Amino acid sequence: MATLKDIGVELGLSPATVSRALNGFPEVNVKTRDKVREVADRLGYRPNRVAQRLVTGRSGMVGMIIKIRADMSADQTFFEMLTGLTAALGAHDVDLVLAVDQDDDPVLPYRKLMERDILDGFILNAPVPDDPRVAYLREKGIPFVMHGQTGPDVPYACYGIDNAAVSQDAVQLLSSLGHKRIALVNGQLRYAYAVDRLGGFQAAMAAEGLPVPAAFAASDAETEMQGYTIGLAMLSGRDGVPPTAIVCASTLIAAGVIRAVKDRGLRVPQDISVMAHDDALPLMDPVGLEPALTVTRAPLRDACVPLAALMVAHIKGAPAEQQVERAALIVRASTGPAPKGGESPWP
Amino acid sequence: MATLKDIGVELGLSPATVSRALNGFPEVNVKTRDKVREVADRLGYRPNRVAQRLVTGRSGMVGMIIKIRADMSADQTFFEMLTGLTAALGAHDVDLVLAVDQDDDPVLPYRKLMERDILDGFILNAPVPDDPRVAYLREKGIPFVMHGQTGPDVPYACYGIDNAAVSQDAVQLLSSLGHKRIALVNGQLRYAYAVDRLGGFQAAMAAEGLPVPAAFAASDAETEMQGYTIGLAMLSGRDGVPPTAIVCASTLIAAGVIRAVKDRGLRVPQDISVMAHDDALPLMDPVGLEPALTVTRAPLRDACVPLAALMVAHIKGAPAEQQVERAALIVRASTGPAPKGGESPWP
DNA sequence: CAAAAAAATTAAAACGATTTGAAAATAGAA
DNA sequence: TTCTATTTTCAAATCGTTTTAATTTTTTTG
Repeated sequence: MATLKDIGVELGLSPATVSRALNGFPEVNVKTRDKVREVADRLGYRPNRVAQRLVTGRSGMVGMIIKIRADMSADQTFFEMLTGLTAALGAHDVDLVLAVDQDDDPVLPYRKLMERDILDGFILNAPVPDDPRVAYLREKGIPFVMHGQTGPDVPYACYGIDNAAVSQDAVQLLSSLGHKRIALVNGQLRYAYAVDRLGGFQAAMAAEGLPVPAAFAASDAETEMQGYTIGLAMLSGRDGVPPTAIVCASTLIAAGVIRAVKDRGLRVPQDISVMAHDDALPLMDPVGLEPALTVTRAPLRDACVPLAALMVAHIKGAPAEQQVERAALIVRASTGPAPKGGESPWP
Repeated sequence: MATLKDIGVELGLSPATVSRALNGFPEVNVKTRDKVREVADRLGYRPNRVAQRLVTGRSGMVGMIIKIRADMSADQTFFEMLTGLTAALGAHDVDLVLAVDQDDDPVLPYRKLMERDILDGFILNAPVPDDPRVAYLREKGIPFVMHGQTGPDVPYACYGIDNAAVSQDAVQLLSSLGHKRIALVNGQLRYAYAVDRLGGFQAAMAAEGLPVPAAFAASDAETEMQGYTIGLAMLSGRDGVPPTAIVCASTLIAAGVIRAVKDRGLRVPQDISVMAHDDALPLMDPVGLEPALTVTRAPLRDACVPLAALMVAHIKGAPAEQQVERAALIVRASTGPAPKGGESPWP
C-alpha cells in the first residue's frame, strides 16, 4: 500500500508537501498539487486511517446503541436510520460501531462502549423526557448528537422535527375544513416526540377554541392492529360523540384507523377525515392507502445527513447546535370538509 | 490519559520495559512487573488502541453486514448474534462495525466496507449454497469466518452445527418410537442450513427404510402462522395419508404446527409427535409450549465465543479452521410412541 | 538591482504504542 | 577476584500521518 513517502520519492517532494497537496491546503503550488494528485491516483494511494487517527487524536468512530424491544426485534425506523447513517457518516470517513441495549439501565451500554476507548462520540435516538443518557453523557463530557429532542430549548446538539408543530399543522388544516371534534391517536407517551405531539395538539385545539375530551387523545399505539382497535373504540361513541377527524402518529396506525372506519360502514373522508405523520419508511406508503393519506411528512432518512454533519462538527469541537425542522404538510384525499350536521351519522 | 512514558517516568523505567511488563513478557523482572502493574492501575492507564493498531498493522475491527428483509426488519437471530458477538469480540479488544445490505448484489456492501480500509475481516452469517460472498472474499484474500457452512468440507474458516445430523437425530428418535410417516417442515431452502437439513432428513429416512412423500418435506416456513398453515395442510390428508410425526425447523414453526394439530382436534403426542430444532432464542421457550417440546438444541448465543476466537486467530494469520458441532437432543413431552393402527385416526 | 514581501517547500517533532539490537546489571564459574 | 553467562533494561527505530517552525524560492517593490 502506497504511503505519502512513496509519492514524495516519486516526485522529489517531502511527505509534508504531499500531505498538504492531497488535503487541499492553499499554500501548495497548483502545479505540484496536480502532479501529486496524479501520482496518488496512479499508485492507488489511500491514507492510512489509523495513522491519521493517531495524530489527530480522533478515532473516527461513533457509537450507537440499539434499544431492542421485548420481542428481541428492532423496528423499521432503526434500520432506516442505520442505513442512512452509515452512508452519511462514511462520507465524513467516520464509522459506526453498534451495541445492543438489553439491560434495564439505559446508561450502561454507553458506559461500556466508551470504556473501550475507541469512540469519538455517540448518536442517540428515541429520546424520552429527562433522558438519563443525556445526563450521563453531558456529565462525562462525551460528545453526542440526538435525533430529536427531549424537550424545548435543550442544551445539547440535536436534529429533529418540531413535533408540536406537526400536531398544530394537522389541527389547523382540519379546523380550516370545519372539523370541530378532532381526535389524536398518539404514539407511546414515554417518548418525547409523543409528549410534544400531545402538547402541540392540546395547544392548537385550544387556539382554535376547540375542546379536547380525554378519549380524543389516545396513546400507546404502534401497530396497525392497535390503530384499528383504538379507531373502533373512538367510533363506538362509548366515550362520547365520536370525532369527525382523526390525527394519527404514523401511517401504520392510520391504516388501522381507516380500516376501522370502513368496518364501521363509514367513508373516508366524507364521514371521517384521517391524517397522519409520515416518516417515509419504505414499506408504508401513504399514497397506496385507500384513500391516499394526508400527512405531515419528514423522511427519517433525510435526517441522517445533517445528523452526521452535526456529529462530525461536534467532535471537532464545534459548539452544540440545535436544528429543528418543520415537517411538510401534504394534503391528499383522506381529509375533507367536516360533514354537515344533516349529513353526519351523529348529531 | 496516562501513557507508557508516564508510567516509565514515575518508576525510572523506559517505555519499552513498561510495555513488556504490562504485556507479560518473560524477560522482565517479577518485581518490576508488579511495580509497573501497580502504577498503571493507580494512573488508570489504558493503552491507546489507535497507537497499538498503527504499529501492529491491524485495525482491531471486523465487519458484519445485516441482510435486512423486504419488510425492513431483521429477525431475532440477528440481534441474538449481534449481542453475543459484540461481547465475545470485545473480550479480544475487537470491535464490530455494521452496515446494512439493501441491494440486490450481496457482495457490494462487503466491498464498500472493505474500501474504507479499516477492517481486519468479516463475520458472515446465513450462508447460502455457493455463497457469492465466499467467492469474493476468498479471491480478495480478506479474512472471514462464517457462522454455518455453505456445504460439507468447505475451505474457509467456519463454526456451526451439523445440520444433516440435526435431521438425522430427529428421524432416528421418531423412528425408534415407531413412527413411519415422518414429515419435515423445513426453513427456506435458499439457506444452506435448510438444504443440509433436508438432505439429512432424506438420508436418514432412507437409512431407516422409510419413504418420503414430497408433501412431507415442506419448505419456506419462518413464522408461527406459516407453521400453522403448513400443519393444517399436512393434516388435511389432501396430499395423502397424514404423518404421525412432524419435525420443524424452529420452535416458532413448531408452535404453529402444534396449534394446527390441536385445532384439528388431535393430541400431541398421542396422535401426532412434534419436535423442532431450538436455537434457544430468548422469547421462544420450547418448555413453555403445551406440551413441552422435544428439540435438537444448539444455542445461537453459544456460537459467538468460538466464532470470535476463530476470527481473531484467523486475522493473526492462523489457518482457516472448520468447527462443526453436534446439536444436543433433548426429549420432552411432545414426542411419544407412534399411534397403534387401531388408535390412529388414520389407517 | 537590491531589499523586502510573499509563496512554496521542507525538516523535524509529534501521536503512543511495539520491537530490535545493544548495553547494563546480575549471577555463576573458574 | 576475574571472566563468562544470563537476566534485565534501555535507546532508538518503526508504523504513516499531521503540523509547527524554519528555510528556501519566487515575486514584488522602491
